Amino acid sequence: MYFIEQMQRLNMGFSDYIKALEEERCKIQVFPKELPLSLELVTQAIEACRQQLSGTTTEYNLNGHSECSEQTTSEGPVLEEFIPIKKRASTPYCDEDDEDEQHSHKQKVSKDNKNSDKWKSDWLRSVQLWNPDPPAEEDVTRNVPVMDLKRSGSGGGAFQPFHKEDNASRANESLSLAPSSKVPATSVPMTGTGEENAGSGKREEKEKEGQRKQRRCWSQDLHKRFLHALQQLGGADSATPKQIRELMNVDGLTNDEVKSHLQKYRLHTRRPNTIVHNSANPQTAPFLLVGNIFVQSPEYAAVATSTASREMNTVAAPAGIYAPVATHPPAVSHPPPAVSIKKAEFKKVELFEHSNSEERAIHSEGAVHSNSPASSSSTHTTTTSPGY
DNA sequence: CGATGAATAT
DNA sequence: CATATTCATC
Repeated sequence: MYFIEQMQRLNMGFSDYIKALEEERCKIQVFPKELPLSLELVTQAIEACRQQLSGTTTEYNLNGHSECSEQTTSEGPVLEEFIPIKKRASTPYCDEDDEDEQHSHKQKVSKDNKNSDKWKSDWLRSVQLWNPDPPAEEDVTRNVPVMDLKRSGSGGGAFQPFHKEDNASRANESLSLAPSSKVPATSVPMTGTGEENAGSGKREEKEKEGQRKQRRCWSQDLHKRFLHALQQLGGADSATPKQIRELMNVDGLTNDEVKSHLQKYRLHTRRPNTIVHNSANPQTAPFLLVGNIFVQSPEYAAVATSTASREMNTVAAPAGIYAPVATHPPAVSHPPPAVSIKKAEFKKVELFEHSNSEERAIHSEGAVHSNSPASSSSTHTTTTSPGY
């Protein structure tokens, strides 16, 4: 067997190797969902070694250590306690699901912005990794033979928002995709997670009356597309459901679904601030609107403010939130751009001119500014929120 | 009418 | 909560 070789290569004895394997397994067990096979393999390896050991040599087995090993008997699935068991119990089925999750709590709490992070991840968490994605044709086998029992399924995973990768890929996408206007149809580039692919009509369709529509599941992929569309359309405020849907190019998606999603998006987008505010440090100027796209987050803030901010019509976002993407604004691509942008501008202007009924009354933050005042070359740049 | 956005419903 | 559906407008 392979492990034997490996073991010898490592110059270890069976016991040590087993030990190592068990440690490995402990680690793997933490990510049952993403490393199901690995776990299985390691377990088998351990088993094999044990047999080997008992048969061939004298070494006493000195395992028993690590709490997490144990019960190797053949292929007991083990674990379970590690899994965030969530079952999809109450979760209405979302097409199919499955998906990987990405935890790693990376971006801990980078100093301040604890608050901002909070809500930030709220919305993010809610949608971004909402999850589920149908297994897409491509990915074939996704289910793990042995222990598939638990799968936290879609709704479950409440892990952290992004990751390096996530951020990266997202950024890339937003930057590269937007301008390139993506590909015509059907191509379902998305990594790993696929979402409704054309092909399958499947969704609803028939069923006579009544029947409340099946809940649409906004998987990451779906949401991603949604975001892309928004970008291309120049922001949530200027985008309209229909356009979005068209840009998303997702087969079964309906206008209403998009509309609904958009509504939610806007809600979360528009100052979740207000209340969450509290001790918030006036320091972090949360978001800005560059061109017609929101850029957010402390980290970017710095850059954004220094760069983009001054030249463009950076207007303080109404309390923008979200927009994990930092795209450059008006650079829009070919297809839908022209019009949409204009539209965006208009809308924005509108906002300013009439101090709109809605919003406003919230700015609060702008005030205080206790931090390094003067000097800030860029002066106002961000923060300012004229009208409202 | 269809598209939209806000308000409800589930 | 996150969606779906309804209501009122444009």
